[in-house]
Amino acid sequence: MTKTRTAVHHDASSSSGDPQAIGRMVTSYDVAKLAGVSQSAVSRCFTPGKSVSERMRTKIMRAADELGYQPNAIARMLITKRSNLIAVIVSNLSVNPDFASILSQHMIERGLNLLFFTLDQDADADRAIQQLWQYRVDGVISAAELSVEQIGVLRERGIPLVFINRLYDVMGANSVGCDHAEGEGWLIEKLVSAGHSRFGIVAGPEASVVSRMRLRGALDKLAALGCAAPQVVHSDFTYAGGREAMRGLCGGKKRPDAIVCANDLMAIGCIDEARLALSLKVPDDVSVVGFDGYAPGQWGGYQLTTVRQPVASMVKAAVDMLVARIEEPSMATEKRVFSGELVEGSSARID
Amino acid sequence: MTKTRTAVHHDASSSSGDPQAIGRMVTSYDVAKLAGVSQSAVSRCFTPGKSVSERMRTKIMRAADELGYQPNAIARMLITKRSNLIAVIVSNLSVNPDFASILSQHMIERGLNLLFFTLDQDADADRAIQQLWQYRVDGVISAAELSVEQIGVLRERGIPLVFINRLYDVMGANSVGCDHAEGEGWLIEKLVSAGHSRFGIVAGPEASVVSRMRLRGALDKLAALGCAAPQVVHSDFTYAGGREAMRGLCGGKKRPDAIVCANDLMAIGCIDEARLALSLKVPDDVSVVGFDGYAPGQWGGYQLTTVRQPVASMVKAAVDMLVARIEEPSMATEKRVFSGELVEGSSARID
DNA sequence: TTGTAGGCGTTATCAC
DNA sequence: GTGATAACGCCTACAA
Repeated sequence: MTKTRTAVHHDASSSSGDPQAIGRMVTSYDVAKLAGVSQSAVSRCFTPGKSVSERMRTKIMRAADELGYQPNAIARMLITKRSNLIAVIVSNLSVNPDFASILSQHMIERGLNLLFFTLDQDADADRAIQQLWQYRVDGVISAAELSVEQIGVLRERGIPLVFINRLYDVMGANSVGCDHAEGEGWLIEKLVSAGHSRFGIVAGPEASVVSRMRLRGALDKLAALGCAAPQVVHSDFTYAGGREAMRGLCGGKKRPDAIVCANDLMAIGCIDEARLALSLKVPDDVSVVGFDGYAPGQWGGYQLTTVRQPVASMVKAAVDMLVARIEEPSMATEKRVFSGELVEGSSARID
Repeated sequence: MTKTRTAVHHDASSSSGDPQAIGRMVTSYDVAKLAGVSQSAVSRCFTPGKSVSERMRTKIMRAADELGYQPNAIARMLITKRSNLIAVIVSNLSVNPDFASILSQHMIERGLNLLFFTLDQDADADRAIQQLWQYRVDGVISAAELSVEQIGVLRERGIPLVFINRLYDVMGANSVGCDHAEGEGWLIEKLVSAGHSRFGIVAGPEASVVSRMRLRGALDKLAALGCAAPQVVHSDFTYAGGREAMRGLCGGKKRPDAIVCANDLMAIGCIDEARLALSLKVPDDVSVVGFDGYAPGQWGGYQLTTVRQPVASMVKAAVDMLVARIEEPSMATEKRVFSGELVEGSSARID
């Protein structure tokens, strides 16, 4: 009775030779049989940090190579309760194309794999959370906003979570981000001290946390410097949205002399609208600044004055933080805030 | 003896109440016990297409909700040998930012999840293949080039593979792509019939299959129309590379009157170099065309004449093709080639 | 160091 | 329709 399983395995492989030929997967039992050792020896051999004698190791490895054996991660996950899988959630608006690539590299270095979720519709977030839970991911990195309930679900289930570029004041929501308010403050300061006085602000969607933080930073600094309240319009973070917003801001009598955009893409739209439709010179007639460090903003025609987010640092910090929580789940919630880097382009009149 | 497992389960949950409280995962046994039914009943209840009586279903679902039970996908994978995981491989050069998002949506519709691999270094491809095999993915979509050996490994292991935008003539390499030669042909035809005669071509890296196909299409069409051999330079698909290439092409005596670029990003670089550094008017002094349908190419300042790849169609076709192969592994190798769409912008002088 | 035996949580296969 | 029991492929005490 106790030998049933072993017998089955032996039968299967001895009755028809090469297991691959009959479409069965090569298991550690096949390797063990060929090498003439026990299955557990094979297992140890493929588990880093377990002691196996040199003789046995070579014998097993030879057999494994011959059969093309690779351990089945699924069976391993089931017993170790470690999937080495990290769920990465991004919203479709997500700007930075390097993001996935950088993240992927850091994961590779740590032997982690990346289960990818894109959020297009609102319902997608719930589905993503359900799926990543079913796959028993070791942790989650989110570049998308999640509801308090969704964060709560992850917390209850003990899945470590790190937000990237979404600073939340919610229990259990670790995050790494960029100091949006500080960055906007720098831009405003520069613009004011260069003599700008009529500000127009192109914010993002009202619901966007990032947009709100940037807007707040700009407004606070303007107030602190004693400037008149700026004209604020909300847009949608897109190029077309930027152009439209610019049209709106410059339609009135008192055209702004400085446009502060909540991201680079909209700033680019503003510049194009100014030059191509409004016949305004940038930065002579109007200064335009953005935020992000979007590559096209640095193309010859734009040379956007902006604040570059330290994406590489942020991503590395997020992975570090997540891994720390996976290894030590009781770690306290933490935020890491990086300063951006002021990029003085030529889209704004600054000293 | 035969009751050992059941006994263990019952002991664990009855001795300490709520299983979540002690960090154990909620299993189908917990639900079964609470609902007063067998574990198999719970399993059937969560398996679409299995018959369960209405009474039992409600009883089980109530218990499941109460405990927050979700089936463990890992255990399911182990027995069903279906992971519902699709590996997606992209190279870091990968241009189209929507790609991941579109792909993700199609996968969601089919209940598939996305295991994501980015290739930065050459060794990454082998690692990716090793990993995706260990996770027993159901299939692979690759937007990166793989070696014949790597394709062979997947074939041997019976993992369906579909290339996207990489047409290979290798056994077992299904693919969906865009007709690069046809598209370049359209561009060349338009340019020639508008009177252009001195062509400069900015190709991609020599190793790039896509670049080679586009270059071949352009050269063939030029030859067919009896044009003089164009000046060809190779670059790296980047903005900076495009600017540099433009400088090179226009440095000689006989400046080209039409620049054909292997992608939009380089074309944008060429336009900027022409306008900002060489003081040339586009398209009056020189026409520039690209290939891809990269969004910034349509910004006001560029309005690139180009061929837009039907990304959405291609991605959908790739997923369809892959799923078909997963369900019917013996299907013959297939290529699907989509025509691009000519975008007549204003970066080229065309009737 | 090596082998034995018992799970991990699910689906599949039978009897009933 | 329902319930017992055997896989799935591996890791891990524990005994040798």
